[in-house]
Amino acid sequence: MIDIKTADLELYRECLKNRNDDPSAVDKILELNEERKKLIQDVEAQKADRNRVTQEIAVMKRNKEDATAKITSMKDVGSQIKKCEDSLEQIESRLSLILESLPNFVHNSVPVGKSEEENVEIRVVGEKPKFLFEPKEHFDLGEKLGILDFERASKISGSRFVALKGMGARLERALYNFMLDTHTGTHDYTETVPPYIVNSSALFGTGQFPKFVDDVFHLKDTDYHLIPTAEVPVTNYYSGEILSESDLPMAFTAFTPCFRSEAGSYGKDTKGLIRQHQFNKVELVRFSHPDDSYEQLEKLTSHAEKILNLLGLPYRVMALCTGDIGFGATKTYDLEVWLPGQSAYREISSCSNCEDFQARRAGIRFRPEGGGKPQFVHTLNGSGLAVGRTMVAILENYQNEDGSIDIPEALRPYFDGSSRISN
RNA sequence: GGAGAGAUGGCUGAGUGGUUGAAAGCACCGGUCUUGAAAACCGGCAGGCCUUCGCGGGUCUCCAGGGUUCGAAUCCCUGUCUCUCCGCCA
Repeated sequence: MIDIKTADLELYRECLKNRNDDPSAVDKILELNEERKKLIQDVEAQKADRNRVTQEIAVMKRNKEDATAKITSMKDVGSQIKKCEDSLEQIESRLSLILESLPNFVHNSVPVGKSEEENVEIRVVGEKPKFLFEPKEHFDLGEKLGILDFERASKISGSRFVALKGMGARLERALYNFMLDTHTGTHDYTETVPPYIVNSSALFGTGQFPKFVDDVFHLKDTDYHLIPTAEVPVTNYYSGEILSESDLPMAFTAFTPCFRSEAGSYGKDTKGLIRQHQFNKVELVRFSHPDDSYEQLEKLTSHAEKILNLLGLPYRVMALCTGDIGFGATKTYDLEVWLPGQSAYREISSCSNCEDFQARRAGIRFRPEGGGKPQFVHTLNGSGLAVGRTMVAILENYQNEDGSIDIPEALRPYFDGSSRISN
């Protein structure tokens, strides 16, 4: 949530335009805020009056004087104040309704653009594999090897689900263990296992609610919701808390399933593992001092990249443009892995700085060293990586003409040293 | 699922209708003392909002939301969470 008190609203108007949002929201905000201030002044003047008389009554009572006259004169004041408060409340809820659904600023380094077409390629890493045959897509490979089973999964759940079997399940497990080991070992993240079901205030904190309710699975008649990403429980871990400045930066990694309704994505990526209702992801979350959150973003991104490097997967780093960047982020790098079967780069990780947008919503602050007012931390998150899509990348990049899959060097310790998946 | 207890500032913890935004301790900050540090002593130290060029002033906040009252941390109702015991269960 932006802070209307200190924010540069003219700049924000520009941001909204660049995000393909309606900049006139700013005018509505300003208007409602004026109304709000007026009502506050009115209500508070009345309360100040009431408090003064109430004190006088208290003093008289203590001195055993008769205060009946004063008490009688105050009879109606309460309900009068209540009436004013009600109209104030109405204005305030209208204002928050708008504010809570407005996206974050964008950092000035973010390229201006309408859609993903205008994302900017920052660097390309690794060699695309050369094949002497027509490379297949991962679902053909996986089904033939008997390690991916979409049909049976749809029988027990529906579309956009998969069952992994045998070496498929083993590969999944190898991948997330490898990722967790790398992040906790060489990148110094603290591993956590958070709840996979969260309440609505957590989802509000990270910005999914209220705007993106329909993307989340809800448990009927409860305030329980399946996490769409570990970012939600892990970022909200410190909600409502005041941390010590010396604790920053903090880094957490979590392996969790993610659940997404994929509302509005009918017809997109209907085949294969790319877009599922349930997928596993190793998430990276950092809590940063405001002064160095952009360095933290580079660091976080490099940690996600490291996994691709170690797995020998070719990829490119994209800076998302203003029209494609997420709701809560001021700056985002997408890592796109090369998929020979599709002959395309596909997103496998998204690394974002949210600055204080989430911290403000979730109430995550730190107390500056040497005292002073608590300040909001900056929060960052990124996938390190999406496990299912990593499996896609491995199947497609490491395929052989006979349909077998070579196991990347770095993963072999997780396969008792074996080097190939075949029938 | 049943019974009971509880939720107060960064932390621990007093406070059961009226100068209580809240005792005390710890932590933290400043000072005295000291060659330096520690200890001791003195002082300071919650957050949001409105207002003010500033000093300051006002208002709200003792889990959340309602209610009673001239006045609520304190009384009543509802909800959430935590703890203890019983049941059940992995």
